[in-house]
Amino acid sequence: MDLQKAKTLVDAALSQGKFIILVGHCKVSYSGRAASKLSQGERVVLIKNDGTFLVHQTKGMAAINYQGPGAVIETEWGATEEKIPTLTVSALRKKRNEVAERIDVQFTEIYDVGSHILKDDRTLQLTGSERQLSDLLMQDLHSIEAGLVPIQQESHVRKGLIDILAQDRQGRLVVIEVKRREAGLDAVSQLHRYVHELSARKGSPVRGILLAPRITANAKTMLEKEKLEFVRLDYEIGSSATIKGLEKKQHTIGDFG
Amino acid sequence: MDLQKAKTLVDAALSQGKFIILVGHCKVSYSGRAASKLSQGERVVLIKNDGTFLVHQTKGMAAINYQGPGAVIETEWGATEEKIPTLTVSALRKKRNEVAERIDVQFTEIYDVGSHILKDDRTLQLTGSERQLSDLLMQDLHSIEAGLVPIQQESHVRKGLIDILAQDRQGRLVVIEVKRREAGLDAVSQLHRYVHELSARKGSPVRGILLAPRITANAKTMLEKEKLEFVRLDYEIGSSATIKGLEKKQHTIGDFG
DNA sequence: GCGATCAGCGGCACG
DNA sequence: CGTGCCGTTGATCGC
Repeated sequence: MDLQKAKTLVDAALSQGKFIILVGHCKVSYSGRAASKLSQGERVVLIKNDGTFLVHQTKGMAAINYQGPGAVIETEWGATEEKIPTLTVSALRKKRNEVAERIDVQFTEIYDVGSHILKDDRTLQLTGSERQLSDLLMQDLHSIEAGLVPIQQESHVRKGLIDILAQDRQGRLVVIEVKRREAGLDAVSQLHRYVHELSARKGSPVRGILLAPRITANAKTMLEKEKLEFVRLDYEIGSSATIKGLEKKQHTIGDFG
Repeated sequence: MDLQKAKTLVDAALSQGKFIILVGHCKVSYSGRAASKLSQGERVVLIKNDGTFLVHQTKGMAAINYQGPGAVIETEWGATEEKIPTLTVSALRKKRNEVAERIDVQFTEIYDVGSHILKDDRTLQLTGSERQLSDLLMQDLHSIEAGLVPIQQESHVRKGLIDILAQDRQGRLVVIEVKRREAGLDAVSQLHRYVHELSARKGSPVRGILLAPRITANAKTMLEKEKLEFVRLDYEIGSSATIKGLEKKQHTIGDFG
């Protein structure tokens, strides 16, 4: 396709707030929080009405260069070092308190320009988030451990940043951290942070339980060293999430109170 | 566009390994590690030769539904509950040791089918990664603190997962964690983990320095409580990354050795 | 708006 | 292969 025609189409589509799709031969440069160069190749560029700008290569899930909502899109004529005419499409971002950013896609050839006014006001309905699992568990704390009760039974809403805060049979505070996937060192650190802080604030011992489908070997080691506990969480995602089982791999630290 | 024609185009493009772009009215469902539903609306779907499958709404940077490289793409006729004919394009994934996943995009209308054989073997050249900053600092440890030397002369001492391991004037081990952006609680926890473990293994006190452009207030508090140190890292991204300055906000914990 | 955390995180590098 | 962790992370939710 003629670059001239491409520019006309893109400019028109931009002014009409269309979703734009460009396919062509280009090189890409980015500068902002970091900087990058991508030399000549054939790519697909998506430009959304909200300023979102995505450059996709032929492989991989992630856009190789991108700019989020709020970017301003511009087109400009230019030329390569070999005097070949180019059309550069740019995404510019300048927000207060942020680094200015820009992506320049310099096209030497454009194969296709697609543009559409698209209507879509629906939002995704997701099942199986950590929050959802946490809510389910909240209604069934005793299945984690007999005698465990929510510290604030009024709400299923989590208090502060702690997923679930409960009290065991002996009246000890129990911080429960829920993970929807395998727990690693970071999850143990997180739990440790909460337990540590709460323990210091209350001046009494606080238990910590990590609830996850699996835990890495290193994380397990660290967890045990920190006197924290792990309970395997078995769940299933159907039309809604359901807890299939909870298994305490090794019995409680016992009574240190 | 006729759905019949669309299917022909998509099937042909799939068999030829083309990069496919679909624009149309559809609903989307996903099941796998989680599950999701997205009701009727107009969206853009990208299908790459490597199996990558992306569903984009009109706003936001992230694809609303996605499947990474390796997915198998299928097309199939169907109908809505109201007997309206549909073309469903699906991405199926079934890997050993993983949950089977699938995305189904059920089109009631397709406005555009674009397909291209694209060539691109270039990879992104990125400037300003944490690793690059770490390498730069490694050559200039004394600018963090006088007398600081790398514990091993090798290019980058990545013992374990520690960014930089050094020794101070008094011969104490110093773990340095570098962050390219503002450090939060997680960064402090990470550093604490390293210092703790190394200290236990060596049986001697180990210092920990967090190097970042900024640190959140909470993180600062926790860091000080843990007797760790913070040094502000001022850097610039040009054609290459350069360290502009290092500023110890408050002097060292002093000599506890 | 800041801050902490989640994410169907993805991707990479290293043991 | 597991595992840790970075990312131009982005997106979300509570304060």
